[in-house]
Amino acid sequence: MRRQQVRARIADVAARSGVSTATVSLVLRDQPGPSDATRDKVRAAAAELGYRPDRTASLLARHRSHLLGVLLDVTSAFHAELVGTLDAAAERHGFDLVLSSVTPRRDEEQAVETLLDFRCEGLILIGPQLSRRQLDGIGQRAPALVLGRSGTEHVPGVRAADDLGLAAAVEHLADLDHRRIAYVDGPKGSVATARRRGYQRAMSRRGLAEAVDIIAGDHTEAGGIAAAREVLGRSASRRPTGIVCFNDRCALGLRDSLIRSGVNVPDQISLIGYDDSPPARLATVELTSVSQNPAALAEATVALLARRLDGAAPHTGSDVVVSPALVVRGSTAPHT
Amino acid sequence: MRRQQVRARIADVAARSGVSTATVSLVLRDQPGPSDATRDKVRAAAAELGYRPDRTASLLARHRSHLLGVLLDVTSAFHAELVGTLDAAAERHGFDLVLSSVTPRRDEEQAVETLLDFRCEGLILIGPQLSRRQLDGIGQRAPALVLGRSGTEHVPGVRAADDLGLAAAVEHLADLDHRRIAYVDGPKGSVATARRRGYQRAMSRRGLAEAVDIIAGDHTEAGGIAAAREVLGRSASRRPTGIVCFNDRCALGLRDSLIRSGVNVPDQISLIGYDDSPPARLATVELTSVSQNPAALAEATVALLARRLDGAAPHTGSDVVVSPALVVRGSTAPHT
DNA sequence: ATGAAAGCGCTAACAG
DNA sequence: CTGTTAGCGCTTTCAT
Repeated sequence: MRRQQVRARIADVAARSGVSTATVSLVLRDQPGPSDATRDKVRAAAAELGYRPDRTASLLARHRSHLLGVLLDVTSAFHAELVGTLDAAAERHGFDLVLSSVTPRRDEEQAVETLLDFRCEGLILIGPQLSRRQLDGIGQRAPALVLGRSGTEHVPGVRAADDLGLAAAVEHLADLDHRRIAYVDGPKGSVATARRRGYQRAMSRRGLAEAVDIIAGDHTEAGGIAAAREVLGRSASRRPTGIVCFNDRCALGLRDSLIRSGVNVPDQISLIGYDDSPPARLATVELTSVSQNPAALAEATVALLARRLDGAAPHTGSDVVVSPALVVRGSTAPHT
Repeated sequence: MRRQQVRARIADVAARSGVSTATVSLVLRDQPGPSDATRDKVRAAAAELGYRPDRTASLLARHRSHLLGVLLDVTSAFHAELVGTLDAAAERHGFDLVLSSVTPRRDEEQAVETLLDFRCEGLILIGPQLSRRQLDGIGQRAPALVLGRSGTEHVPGVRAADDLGLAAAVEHLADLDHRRIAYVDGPKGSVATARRRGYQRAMSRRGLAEAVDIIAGDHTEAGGIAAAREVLGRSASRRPTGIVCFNDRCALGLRDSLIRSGVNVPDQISLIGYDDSPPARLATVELTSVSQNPAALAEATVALLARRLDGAAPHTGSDVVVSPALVVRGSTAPHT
């Protein structure tokens, strides 16, 4: 009935090309040894048989899998974007990726176990919620890296420079002649601290230290809505003309509240978010935002991990920090 | 320096518990044979050694991997949601998931190859762009299923009933006393056709056949913006009081244009999207939408595939169709 | 109920 | 340059 689909094995290729399996193995992995004539024969035979190496067996035999495990939260658009760029970077360095996502039934530690079961040589943990202790535990089992947050003793971190990102946003508004530039703060945490610091420093640098205006917010739309209430409650002379938010979600909540109240963005208030998330790019939204530069983050991550797997000493101490980039869209305009 | 982290092997467990590796293997897989006393000994030893079976070796030895390969586009929020529910369903049926995403450098066919290299027993292809021929090609290599679109000869499809979904949206508006209910159409294709048919039928069923009002649109925000222009250009008596859109993105574009023009949603116009996507759920948006019922889709998919892998004849012919569900939020209100 | 031994398909070390 | 021979860690007959 259903013909058993039998994959060709390396022995079949060997038989067909009249050489040994060892030779076939070498040819197929582009290892030095076999002569060009032999290579041609083997490759032809492999092609005719539609041979594909069994990664399982190969993996068992050598001890390298050339596999990098990626822990992510598949529901995060930012993680999704990173996976795309990680994949490209991994390929460039000769690695493949296995993905394992946190899901409602599978927490981060379980997802990491799955990755380890696949014999990944190294782990890339994207913005995990794991404690520093858990992180270190994982780092002792396999070479690992955290992406998007600070590292620990055994697990180096690769992240964007949040202070520089916020500074770039402030600079942009200042260049557009805004002076009353407010910052809507995020939740407690090191990320928010860095961004706030970036805001304060940039304001000082532009001679706007007096105008520093930090409004309580959050990382969700709700934070933006609350901030809008605060802003709308102020007299015209105290109302900021430019606002930078902790992140895009917050900015989007703020934007929506402003528009509903008849305040035009960007004519009356210029707005900048953070993360350059897909909703920020919507044609109807066009939110100026700061990109964490996923491509650069991914490349730095894979390069670091690859170097370590090739025998380099583990990178320890400080994080690898990548510069963020301002993406200017339609939500910012010159102050008139 | 760095102590080589050696995983315990099955032989270590065997030695420690004083039995053979064969017995350990049986115990650890809960196979009949060993006595309870032996089971206890073995399990204790395994626990003490922190033994974890090497899936690679095990996979090589038996010919079942208990692995289901999932092809997805990690940038799609809908796919992301499905992965979560698929994972739960797979676990319930005793399978694990390997994820492989299309990325800028890896097209769908390559992603499928990766999955096959991992020796997945079955494939779940989420809304692929593959042609029917490609799909059938894959289906002949391994048991496969498409999720979210119609199947082909060798690859059954599991999808939501789009006509019913749109009908539910219309019914909801009709229940709220709306009579001028418009539908903003999507791009060409079977999905749009089904939704449009659902709209027309539901309108007829509610005695609103005369009021059928199909506005050209698209699956992007741009389509919604165009539709808004059309609607705003009409006289008050011809303007719909309720609008259902092909999808959420289209609805969000429409919503944004309406609000900018001072039309209140839902007070003046009620709005319904389709897909129940994350942006629809935003606190500032609260878009009533039709959910494709990811949990039901996932369960149906895994159940079908599991049955087939356990030897059942391949399900052929028609697709498995799951009922969608209306999610009522704040963008719909009674017609006054 | 348990153990010995033969693979699964591939790679690595060593001969030739 | 190429072939032979052992394994990798686990599962599975087949004995006992």
